[in-house]
Amino acid sequence: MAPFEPKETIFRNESVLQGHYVPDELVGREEELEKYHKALQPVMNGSNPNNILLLGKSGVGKTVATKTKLRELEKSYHQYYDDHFSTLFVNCEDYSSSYQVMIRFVNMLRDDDDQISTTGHPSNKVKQLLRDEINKQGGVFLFVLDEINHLSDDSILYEISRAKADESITDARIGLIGISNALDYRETLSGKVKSSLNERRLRFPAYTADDLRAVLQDRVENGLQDGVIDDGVIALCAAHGAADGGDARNAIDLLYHAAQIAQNHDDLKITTGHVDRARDKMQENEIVEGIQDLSEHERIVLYALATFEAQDKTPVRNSELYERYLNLAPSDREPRSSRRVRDFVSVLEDLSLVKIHSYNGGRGQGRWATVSLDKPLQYVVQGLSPLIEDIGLHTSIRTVWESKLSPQP
DNA sequence: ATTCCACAGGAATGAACGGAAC
DNA sequence: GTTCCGTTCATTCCTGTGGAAT
Repeated sequence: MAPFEPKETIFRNESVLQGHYVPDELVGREEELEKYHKALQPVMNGSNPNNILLLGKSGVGKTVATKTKLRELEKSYHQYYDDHFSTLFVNCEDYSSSYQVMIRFVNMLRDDDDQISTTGHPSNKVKQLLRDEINKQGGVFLFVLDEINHLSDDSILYEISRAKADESITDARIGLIGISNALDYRETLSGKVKSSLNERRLRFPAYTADDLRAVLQDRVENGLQDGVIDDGVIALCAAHGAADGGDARNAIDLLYHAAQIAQNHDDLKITTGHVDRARDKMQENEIVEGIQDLSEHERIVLYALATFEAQDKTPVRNSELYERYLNLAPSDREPRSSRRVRDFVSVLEDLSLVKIHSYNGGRGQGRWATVSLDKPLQYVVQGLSPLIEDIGLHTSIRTVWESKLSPQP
């Protein structure tokens, strides 16, 4: 093997193209940032912060806008005031109930050697602990709940908005910032939260292809060497991003993967061909990794559906799917009820692995749903391969299975 | 306008589990 | 040890529903 030596790289600063990077300036969101700025202004005036709800699909800059704006705010605040200021950022994908989020907040406000456990407490006690920590430190607290639509209950919203009004918080000013991918999030809230929240709403529209071109151009200038990118690459990534719902994260990711592929092949220029390959590879990874996170029975349901797909018998009715699921599930795995399997199918739909269609035959027929695979069969079979090796190969997918083992060039 | 169908999906309930509190 | 607490995953029961047929 050749010795290690420095290699020519097309990257200037690779991290600029990676997912966790927070740019100093958000391109193409001037109007939204202006509104955000105004909504945060009361903090600087010494009054109670507004509650703020940010709405917009994924990858439209809500989280990045929040991080940059709050960074700015904190800096300015300390120029004029010397009391406590903290922003507590929690992603509700990791902490999915109000209870867990509150415990997380308590622990963020406490020292490392004074943490409380994440289970076992009565919820009233957790509320009290949080109030105690807030009162102890005083000053300004901004609670940021990212992906707030993943929260299974909204009691924490009620707690925070009520704490602002009543006497339980004495020496502190608190505000709530919720970030939601679901545009109708407000409608899912309970009545008492809706009326007590009294929030400012900021809508972040999807990026257009033009916006995305500007975003990508900015990242390319900072992240890549001069002249390593072919004509049309940015436009192609922007077009894919716009078609995928105006998601800048996806567009940047696509460009980054294309750059990595070029780099790995010692190509000195990123071409649209690299973008195409990156897109295929990303789709494959997304499916295979998505399947890895499924529970065993969810995977058996998906397997059952894959066999129908291989036989060209999709869309298939839930009842038929359930029967095959029962046949495929090994007897020692205790098959679930049909009601439960309908829930599994709906999980698979949320992950965009399957599509559900509703039909109605009217009098004498009733109504029913059918399911079909929403991703290429070969990738799904690949993702399912550990399960298939475990519970056995269904004859319907033998061809797909064998071509997986000896892939055609 | 009413009837009728199959079943999607909501609601209630319970068991199992990890951890706190006594 | 026992009791309490919140969460997850499961079951059972059953109501609501869209639209063709009447």
